[in-house]
Amino acid sequence: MRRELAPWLTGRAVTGVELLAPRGPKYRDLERAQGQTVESVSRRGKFLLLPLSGGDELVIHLGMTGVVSSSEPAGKASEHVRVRLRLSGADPNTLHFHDPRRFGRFLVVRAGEYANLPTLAALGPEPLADAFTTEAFARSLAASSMAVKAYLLSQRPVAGVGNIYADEALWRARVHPRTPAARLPAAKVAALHGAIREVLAASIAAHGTTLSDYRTVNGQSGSFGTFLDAYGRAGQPCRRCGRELRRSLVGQRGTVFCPNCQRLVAGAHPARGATRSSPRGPADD
DNA sequence: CGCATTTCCTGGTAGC
DNA sequence: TGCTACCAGGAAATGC
Repeated sequence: MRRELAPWLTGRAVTGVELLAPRGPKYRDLERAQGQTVESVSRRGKFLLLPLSGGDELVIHLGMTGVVSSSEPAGKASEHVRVRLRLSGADPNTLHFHDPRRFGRFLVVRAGEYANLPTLAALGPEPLADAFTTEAFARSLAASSMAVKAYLLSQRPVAGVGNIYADEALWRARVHPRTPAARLPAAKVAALHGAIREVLAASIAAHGTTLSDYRTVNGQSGSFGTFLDAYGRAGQPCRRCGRELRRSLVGQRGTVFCPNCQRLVAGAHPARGATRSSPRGPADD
C-alpha cells in the first residue's frame, strides 16, 4: 500500500479534511493536516507514516478492515467511509479511508512523537531490512518467555507480522506456535527468521492477502491468499505431510498449525501436566 | 516492568 | 425467512 500511495500523494497539499467517525484516540487531530503538504509516504511495520510539511505526521493503521482508496467505495460500503482528505492536484484528488469495524487509526501527531502509539514507539526492526539479522532476532527471542507466536504478534522482535503471516512463517519453519520464545534452538531461530522474510516478501510481491476486505489503493484484491499453507486451512491436509492441520488458541488468537511438522522442541516446557514421548501420541498442543 | 486479559466494532455465518 | 448468538482480530487499556 505504501508503494501504491507514494506516487499519488507525495507533494500534494491537504486542502480539506472530512471526518465522518467520532473523534477519539483512533481519529485524532486530523484537522491539523489541513494546509500541509505530504512530503513522503513511508511505513514502519503495519503503520503508514506520512510526514507533513508543517512538522506533523499523518499516521494510518488499517486495523483489520481498513482500506485507503482513490475512489469512493461502491454502494453500501460508502457508509463506512470514516475520513476523506481533499488533495491539491489532478484527479484523483480525494483520499477515502474506509473502515467498517473502526479498528483502524487515522490521526495526526507531531513528527516522531508516538507517546500515544506504544506499539509503534517500541516496534522491532523492519523484517526486510539488513538490521533484521538472525543474531538480532535470536537475542530478542532469548529475552521472552512468551509463546513464540504471541511474541511475534507483539511486534517487538520484528515489525509487521500479524496473525496470517505468523502462522505461515511458523509452518514454513516447522516451529510449534506455543514454543516459549527463549527455548527455540538456534537452528529453528534461523529457520523462522528466513521464513518470516520469505513469506512477507512473497506476499508483498502478490499485493497482499485478500480474505474479504483488503484491497489495494486501486481496488484490486491481493492474491497471496491462494498461497496460504496454514492460515484458514484448519481441518485440511498439511501440504508437507498430509496430516490434518489443527486449530487452537495461542495468546487469544486463532492459530492453525500442523501437529506433525510443528512439534514442541525437546527441552521446551510441555503443556502443563502433559508428558510426551511417543511420536505417534496424541496431538501436541 | 512484563505478561495476560479485556475491550473496541460490525459483517458474516451457524443454528434454530 | 428471520431471528439470535457468536466469531474474526491489531493494538490499546486494564488487571495482576
